[in-house]
Order: sequence, then structure tokens, then C-alpha cells
Amino acid sequence: MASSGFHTHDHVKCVAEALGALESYCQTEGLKFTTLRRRVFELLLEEHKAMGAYDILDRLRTEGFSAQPPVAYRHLDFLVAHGFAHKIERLNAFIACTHIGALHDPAFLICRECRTVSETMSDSSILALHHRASDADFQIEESVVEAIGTCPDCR
Amino acid sequence: MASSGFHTHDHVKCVAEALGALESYCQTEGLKFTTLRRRVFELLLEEHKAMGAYDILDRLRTEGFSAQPPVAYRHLDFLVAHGFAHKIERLNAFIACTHIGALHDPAFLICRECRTVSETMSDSSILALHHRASDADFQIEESVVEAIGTCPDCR
DNA sequence: TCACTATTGTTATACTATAACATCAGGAAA
DNA sequence: TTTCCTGATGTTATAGTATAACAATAGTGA
Repeated sequence: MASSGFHTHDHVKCVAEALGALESYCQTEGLKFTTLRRRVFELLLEEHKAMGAYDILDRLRTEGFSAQPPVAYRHLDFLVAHGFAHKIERLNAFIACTHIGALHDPAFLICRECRTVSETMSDSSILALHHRASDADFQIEESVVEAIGTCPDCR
Repeated sequence: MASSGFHTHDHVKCVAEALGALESYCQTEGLKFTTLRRRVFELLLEEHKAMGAYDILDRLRTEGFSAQPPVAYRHLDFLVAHGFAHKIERLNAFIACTHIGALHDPAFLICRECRTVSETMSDSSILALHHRASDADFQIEESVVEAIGTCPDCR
């Protein structure tokens, strides 16, 4: 058991399912499930914490991979582009998606201390914004909700 | 008239009121309403567009001010800290607040083309997130909603 | 075998932000 | 009036984040 979004869960299963999802997604889409793609995703999945690109890079370096910035950004961008990770703008950091497969606008609770992030689907919670957008003839392509605060463990 | 948040408004009045608000705020709080504070705020108010710190810096430079990065960041941070501007994380940029005086969690409609930003108060629109937060015993200190898309003018 | 495409490797550089310390201006206290 | 204190600004250097551009490689199908 480990903490995800400030509550415990079966983390081993959680990681296995996520990796499995990425693998089948790659097969379906004709993309390669390469060592680096897998490894970067694993690193994000280790803890439910936001990791900076350069954190990833350090980990890759100690593991003997090539570790120039584009390596980290390429794989992180790959994961984000295909819905397996999100970027937390507020932290300039990345986190594994916990709602893989669900088309969703994410909402995050972000602990400013430990960078643990709980992801929820914002679904109708930003309905008001969508109303305002359509009133203004503004076409929303994606939206993000980021709430900063402190988690129970850090108080 | 000029565009604010994708609709027209009396921009001259809008700017005058905002500057006036900053001036009286400074008086009330015993802060100085200095040339640079005023000028940086004016630059943000010129158009309702997000400006990067280095955009501000370029403008200051052409106007003969000292233009090292800390100058821009100091005054932008001042405006943000006192509620007269917001940072748009998604763009690494800043925008004048259009709800001065109202304690609020802002929500933004951001045009990816022209960087025009419409600010609204998110008020109850992220209520669901607050519920989830209290369920998790997570204490939200501030929250931001950023929606990216394209504005009518850019389509 | 060849050619094509996706992926990875590498160098260099651009963009964003802050630490740290020096200087200056104005008001309060001696 | 001088001294001291505080808030604001000036300046240098550096840290942190991100991407452009191109080279090399590996696997695939023609």
C-alpha cells in the first residue's frame, strides 16, 4: 500500500495496470513501447508526486541512460500527448495520469510541501466557465484546475 | 473602446480606475506608489493580454528604465502579491486583475493565439474540488482555473 | 538491398526566474 | 542635523526550465 492522492491504495496493482494500459495503447496505435518510454512512465508512477523534467533526467542518468534534456522532455511530452501523464503548470512538473483512458479535463490538489498530487476529473465542476466561454464565443480546447495547499501528512 | 475578455468596454475608464485603486491601496497600506510600480501596472493594463516578464523588461528598457530581470519580477510579484495582477501559469506570463478588491480565485479563458485573457471569478464553479479536498483533509490555499482555446477574433 | 519512418542521441541555445548584495531615498529618533 | 532604520531600486551572477536543429540508428516493408 502506498499513498495516492492522500489516501492509500494498492500501488503495485496501480502501477501494473498503468503500464499495461500504455503497452496496449502503443500496440493499438502502432507506437513502440520502448525501454525509455516505459522507464519514464515508471518513474512518474513510483510515487504520486510531481517530478520535474530534470528530476527524471537525474534518475535516467544514474541508470546509465543518455540524459540530455530533450530525452526527458520527449518522453514526458509523449506521455502527456497520449493521455498518460499531465503537466502541473504551477510546479513545472509532471505526474502520471490516474484516469487513463477517460477523456477528461483534470483537476489537481497539489501539496506545496511534498508535491504529492491528487487528480480528479473536473467534469461539470467548471461548467460555469464553459457557459462564460460560449457566451463570449470562446472555444475551449482544454482546461486545467490546479489547487495549491497542504496535505494532511504535511500538517 | 477596446477589447477586454473578448468584449468591448470603456478601456480608458478601466485603466484609470485600476490605477486609482492601486494608488489608494498603497496609501492605505503605507506602500509607495512609485514610478516603476505604476508603469509596470500600466503596461499590464494596456491590453488585456498576458505579458511575459521579459516583455515588460523590453518595454521598460526602451523607456530608459533599468532593465535587469529582477526589476520586472519584483514589480510583477508586488502586483500579484497585492491582488492587482495574476500569473498565468500556462503562459509563464502576467495579466492585470480585472476584479480588483474582490477576494477571489480566478478563472481564465486564454486565447492561445493572441494571449488575450478573460478573467472570471471561479467562485462556486470549483465547488466539487473543494468537496473532494475536504474529504481528503486537504487544505486549499489558492486555486486557479485556466482554460486554453481560441477567441472569436483569432478564428 | 533499399528506402522509409520512428525513435533516440547530441550539441547548442533560448527562455524563465531568483539569490545575493550594493546603493539610494525618505522618515523617525536622538 | 546627524544617525539610524526601512523600504525600494540597481546590478551581477547564476539557477532552473525548455526547445531547435541536426546526426545516428533501428526496424519495417517494398
